Amino acid sequence: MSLARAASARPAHGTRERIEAAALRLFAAKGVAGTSMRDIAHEVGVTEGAIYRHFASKDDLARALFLSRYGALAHGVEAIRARAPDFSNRLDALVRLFADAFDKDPAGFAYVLVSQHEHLRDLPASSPDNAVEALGRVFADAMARGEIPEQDVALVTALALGLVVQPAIFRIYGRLDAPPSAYAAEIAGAIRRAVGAA
Amino acid sequence: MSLARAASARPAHGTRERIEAAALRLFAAKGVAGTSMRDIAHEVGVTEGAIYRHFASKDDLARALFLSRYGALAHGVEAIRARAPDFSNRLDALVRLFADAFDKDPAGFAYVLVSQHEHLRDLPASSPDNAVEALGRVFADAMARGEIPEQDVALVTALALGLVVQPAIFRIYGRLDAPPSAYAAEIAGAIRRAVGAA
DNA sequence: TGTACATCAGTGAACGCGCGTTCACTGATGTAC
DNA sequence: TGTACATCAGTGAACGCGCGTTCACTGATGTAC
Repeated sequence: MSLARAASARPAHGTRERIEAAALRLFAAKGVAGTSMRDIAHEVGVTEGAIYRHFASKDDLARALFLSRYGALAHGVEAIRARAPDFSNRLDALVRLFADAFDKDPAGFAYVLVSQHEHLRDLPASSPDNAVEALGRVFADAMARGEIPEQDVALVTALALGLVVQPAIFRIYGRLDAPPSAYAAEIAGAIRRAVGAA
Repeated sequence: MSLARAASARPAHGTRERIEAAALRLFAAKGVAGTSMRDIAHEVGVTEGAIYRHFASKDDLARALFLSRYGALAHGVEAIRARAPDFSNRLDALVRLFADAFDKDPAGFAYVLVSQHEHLRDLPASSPDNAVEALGRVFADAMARGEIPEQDVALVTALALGLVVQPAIFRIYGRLDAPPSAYAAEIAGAIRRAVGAA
């Protein structure tokens, strides 16, 4: 389809957005190192130089994509923590948050999963953009209020995250017939039982 | 340390093993695409050409490393399924299997986690080397015998795998103070409750 | 309304570099007689 | 035990290719007067 674009320069509004979408898809499928700027430019239907009008470097592009998606999750977790009154309500909302994020943008979700370790090195634990830390606070709150038994916060965060993330991975690689949102109730129930919620 | 090796050719037994160890470590830390054959050769203290005495290509090296580790896990799962009499015994043994694999070879475990999607494409579900399929059979068995409630096999496999894998990921990235083996009892308990085992 | 100019978002060709891989070679070791 | 030869596991230099990035340029659009 992009071949249909004519040869001469023309504005073509939304190029930045199309670069982001193509890069996200390719990064998620083949990894950042496995994707070239030529791949991205070709997919969008522009030359490589055009990408550098919008992003300073390949690294800048990869980081911007990661932070926008991961940061949105972190803010979502904090918003739920501010809004929902107790652990049970928060948990349902959190599972929905992740499931919706997956439904709306599977490539973005896959990219965050695949590239998290590359980027999280530079993201301090205290950052408002740190979704895992935010999730940990939800469980710390629940213990402080006696809603779940006292236990290692990091471990319980890992267990809950694993229950949300692994079904998404199975879905991405075709092992599940439906997206995580179809299993939201089962997943929330599994977390409740795993962490010992009343 | 590898700089201490002299310049002239000499047998230096165990070169293949040292190539595997260095490649595994680098692949796990930086990804296959992010690691060059020069990186590996330099780490081992040989020239790049020497690697090609043992492996036909970079891809061959990456695949051999993956299959040996992943295949060992698959065989371990099948061995437990053949040996342990019921779900409860199998589950404890499975958690120990994964925890021990992590303890003995964290880089190998991390590499399997990171690169699984690259290689699993070529590995048919029916292969005796497919660990996820083998794990699925354990849960199918448990349902057939009424040891856990009837539910979606793929989903329950994902949930259990998530409970095992996510603590390992947290450990690799410094979020947990101890390796998964220290939490084996907690993890097995969480799986039992999550899947609804008696 | 028309003209002059600045800016923006593209093109397309080129750059140097690091990549995976190859190859002629060498010296140490194992084997046959 | 000694000699001739095959094989094995290295070296080190080189290869062509694809990579990220740069740059002079162009045409369309927005702005000032």
